[in-house]
Amino acid sequence: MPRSFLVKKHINSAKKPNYSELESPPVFITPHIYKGLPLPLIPHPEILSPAAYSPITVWTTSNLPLSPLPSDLSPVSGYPSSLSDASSKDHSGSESPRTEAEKFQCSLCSKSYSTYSGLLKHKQLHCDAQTRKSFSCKYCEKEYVSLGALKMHIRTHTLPCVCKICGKAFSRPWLLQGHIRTHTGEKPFSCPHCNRAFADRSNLRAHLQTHSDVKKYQCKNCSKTFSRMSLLHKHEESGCCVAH
DNA sequence: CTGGGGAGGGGGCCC
DNA sequence: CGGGCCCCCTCCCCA
Repeated sequence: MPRSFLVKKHINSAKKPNYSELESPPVFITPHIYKGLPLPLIPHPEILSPAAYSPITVWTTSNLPLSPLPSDLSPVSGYPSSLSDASSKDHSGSESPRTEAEKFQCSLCSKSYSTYSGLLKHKQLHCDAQTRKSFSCKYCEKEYVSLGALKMHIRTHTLPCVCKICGKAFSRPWLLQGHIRTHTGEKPFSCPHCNRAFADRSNLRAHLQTHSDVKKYQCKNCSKTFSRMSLLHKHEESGCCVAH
């Protein structure tokens, strides 16, 4: 399931919410180490042009055979928080069968949830909403089935979180915090295999793939594995698959 | 050209 | 309902 499944396109009867209530005031994260540093002139997020928005690209690689991570990649003691149980985390995008506690099933799409609140949220966000509501973004053509999803999306246009060092703006506070690490040099995520450290958990995860002989992304023709989907895509574009 | 690191984006889940 | 955190993903750059 695509990650952007909440996005509805080509729907004409879009409901326009009150945007003045949706946009958040700017957020500044100011570590104490910034005190005394000159602050750049920060453009008001509201003047950002919608043209600056880059729409998502649709990945067309189909049927990626994702093999599970080798067991030797399991984190060791001292590893950053929940990276260890990432594979077991229940994501709505996962289609893996569940063997227990799926007592609440959506009557529209048959998706099952272990809790009633989970089912309720699913119906509010997806199934029921798809038949009733559509919230469209005033900055771009995207439409969402819930107001919350639209609010989150609008932040990608208004960029209310501004770095006080360089003035760069972000849609969410944690994105700004990750950016601030590029200024401070903080790298809280360490590789248990080579002691290399990273400022971003995702980058550590990608790095962990480099320690594995059998990597996560595999070419379905030559069985060669790659640490990243982008590398697999490059490999496929280079002609491996068309040669078969 | 390939592989890997850095940086960032977006949607989902949990509390 | 919103914030925080999560994961997955992409793009760019460099060795």
